[in-house]
Amino acid sequence: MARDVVGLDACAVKVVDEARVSAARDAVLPDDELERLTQLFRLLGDVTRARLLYALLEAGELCVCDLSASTGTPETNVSHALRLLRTAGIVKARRAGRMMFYSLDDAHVRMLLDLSREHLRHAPGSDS
Amino acid sequence: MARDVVGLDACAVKVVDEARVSAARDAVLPDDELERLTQLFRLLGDVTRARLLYALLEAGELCVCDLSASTGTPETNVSHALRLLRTAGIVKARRAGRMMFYSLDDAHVRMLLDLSREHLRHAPGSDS
DNA sequence: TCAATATCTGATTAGCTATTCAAATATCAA
DNA sequence: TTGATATTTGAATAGCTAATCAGATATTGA
Repeated sequence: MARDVVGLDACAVKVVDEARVSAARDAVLPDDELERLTQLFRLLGDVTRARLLYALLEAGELCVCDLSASTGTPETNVSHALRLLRTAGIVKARRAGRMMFYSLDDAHVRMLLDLSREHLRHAPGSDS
Repeated sequence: MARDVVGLDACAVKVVDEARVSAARDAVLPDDELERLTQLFRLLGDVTRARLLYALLEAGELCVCDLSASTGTPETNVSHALRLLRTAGIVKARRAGRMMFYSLDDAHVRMLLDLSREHLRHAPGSDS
């Protein structure tokens, strides 16, 4: 949280490559956009939620009970997870009787899930 | 962590749509792949690290000092963050004298960063 | 060798968050 | 209405992790 662009206790040289630094500074997104973006990644960065999302990606629409069965996650956890995903606009809910059917609600997220799976297939399995 | 595919305390009906459930079950990635995938998202889900990555995406290569200046992050934090990103294979380091130059090391991550920025531009700003 | 600089490391702390359990709500069927 | 079922909610706990600070390492030049 303590960000000082001037770098109070920074290194003595201050800046090595002035051109690159200013270019990079422009590329960094404004704080509110960064916050929203990283929040999306944080939501995708949980195993339980990721399981739910991939299940929905394949099945299209599932109720809480079936999501629980598909992913092996207790229904309470499913409900908690879905609330976060819905608040963020990642999934949407449809009521049918006493059941709630959930489905993906964001084309970009769908692309992210696909692209990420590709990343898995091609990337090396271990660290560098 | 407590995953029971059989759903010990699940709902009585067990499964509403058997076909969809089995389809969804197949779509869920194996645990080790899910772990790697969500770890990647978790790394992208931090504001400090995201700032560094977008700076590198634009500048191509920057030393710790310039990364600190570009993003307004204390150099210690930059170093800590880069270690995580390097261990995960997201950035790579090159030594030049007493400096270390960092750059992106994964084409998929570069795509993720781009695609995510797109998501920001088009997605609604608030929750649903 | 020494001093100066750039980066890294380790330990501590504080804040966040996933999980769990108990209980509440909502809907349907009789 | 009553009982049963599907989902949700709230509170409490435990585990993770980013930020901080002090100090260590590595490299250069004198």
